[in-house]
Amino acid sequence: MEAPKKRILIADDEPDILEIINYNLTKEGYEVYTAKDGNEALDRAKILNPDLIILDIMMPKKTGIEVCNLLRSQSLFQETLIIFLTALSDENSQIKGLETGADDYVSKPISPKVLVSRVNALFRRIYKEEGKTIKIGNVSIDPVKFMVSIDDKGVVLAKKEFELLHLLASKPGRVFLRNEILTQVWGTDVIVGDRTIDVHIRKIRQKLGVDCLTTVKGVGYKFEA
Amino acid sequence: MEAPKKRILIADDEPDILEIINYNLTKEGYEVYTAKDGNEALDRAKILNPDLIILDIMMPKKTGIEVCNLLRSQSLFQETLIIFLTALSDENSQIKGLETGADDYVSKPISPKVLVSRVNALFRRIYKEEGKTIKIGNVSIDPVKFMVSIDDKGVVLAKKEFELLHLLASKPGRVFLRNEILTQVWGTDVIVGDRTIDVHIRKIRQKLGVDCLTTVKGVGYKFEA
DNA sequence: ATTTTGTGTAAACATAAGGTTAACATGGAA
DNA sequence: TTCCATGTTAACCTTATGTTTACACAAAAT
Repeated sequence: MEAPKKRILIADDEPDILEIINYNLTKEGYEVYTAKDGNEALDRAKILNPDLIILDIMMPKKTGIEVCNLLRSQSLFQETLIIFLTALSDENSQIKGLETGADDYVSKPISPKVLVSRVNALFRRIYKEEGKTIKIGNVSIDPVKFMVSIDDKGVVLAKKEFELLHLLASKPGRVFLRNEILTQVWGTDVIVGDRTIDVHIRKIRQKLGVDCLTTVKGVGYKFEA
Repeated sequence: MEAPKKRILIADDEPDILEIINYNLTKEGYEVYTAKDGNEALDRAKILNPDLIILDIMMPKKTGIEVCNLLRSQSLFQETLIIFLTALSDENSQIKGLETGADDYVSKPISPKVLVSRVNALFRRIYKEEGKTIKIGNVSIDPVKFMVSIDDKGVVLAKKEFELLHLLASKPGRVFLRNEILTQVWGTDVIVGDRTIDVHIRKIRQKLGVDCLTTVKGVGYKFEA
């Protein structure tokens, strides 16, 4: 399966910087979006639900720190990676930035290549399991071969079914909200009916024959042994 | 509950640096160990199995890069956090360091405070999921997995029941007024009858089998061990 | 080019879990 | 005792999810 591209939102008021970062990250295979001030960053973040947000600290409307605080106070953005970008290279700003809940802090002048390396390093750490075979109980899921086995007996799943199962199994026990599932598997722009997820869940349950997908009514689904 | 201390191994050939970093990280609550060259770093890593290894790049016996590569080739150290420390501040070294599989790269001269912030940021990211779990006595509440356990035995709660318990347990000992509970769990716009809360409380008490929800007559409810 | 097959989505309906209510019980304080 | 807040129970209603069927569409096979 083609790994879904990671979404990155960059917020900076200098168009030049936006452009050069955008260029370099896009070249690296990321899906890049931009915002030119704090408010726009917040608005776009809510709609895009990016995997990483790069925030300039000195921005009009709202500073990067303010944006970061607002994002971190919402449960949807608890796990979103955040990198601060800034001209302030003094020690205290950096410490303050990291303590606000950012994952990295890069000082200007920015080397695009270094920034890309740091972005890669963050994603490598978080999504380390991707591409690896997931084994839980007697179920094993190989995202490379696009195959699922139960007790070493192969089961064939369709693409969407596989993606859905793979998502749920990537964090066993964790509940995925219907919304999360939609954005992760279907993407942000696609709109599908209410029953679509259920239908796929049903098909997976049917094909696997093992009861490992648990419904948490009113919340979502989770994978359990 | 106290989290077990995180173990950090620092490798550098300059005793001064070892000492100052050791001092600052220990003060922050980490369990710190040191090594004075590449080989010693490898040996101690195998015995200590630290959560984080801070490696100077220019070291006798083996460079930090070599040590990193050797560690990453062993399955035991796939997940270990690694930070490079170096006097080389040029772009290419940094990129190379990050691509070797390190999680961060800090240039000398090192500000101990900044290093501590970065260490904290890494741990915060990796261990955040565990931080969300509330543990009081033998009851643990995991909002991510949407699960409640008593003495490690899972208990299944319905959505409203879970939300109610989670609210009360979020501030153990504190009394929540009925009004507070209504607005927090049901929202401001919903209007429900008098007995609704009681019924849910009852169900929780029944399912948990442990007496941890105390009634404060005329006031509200609280969670107590 | 045409047929076949498999996949993804929508729509309609069924079902059961969850949530609420109402009626009554209990128990302590004035 | 009497009152009032909460406990208890079971019936009831609501709603999220399960299930099935049908259809559109694209890829593969003919």
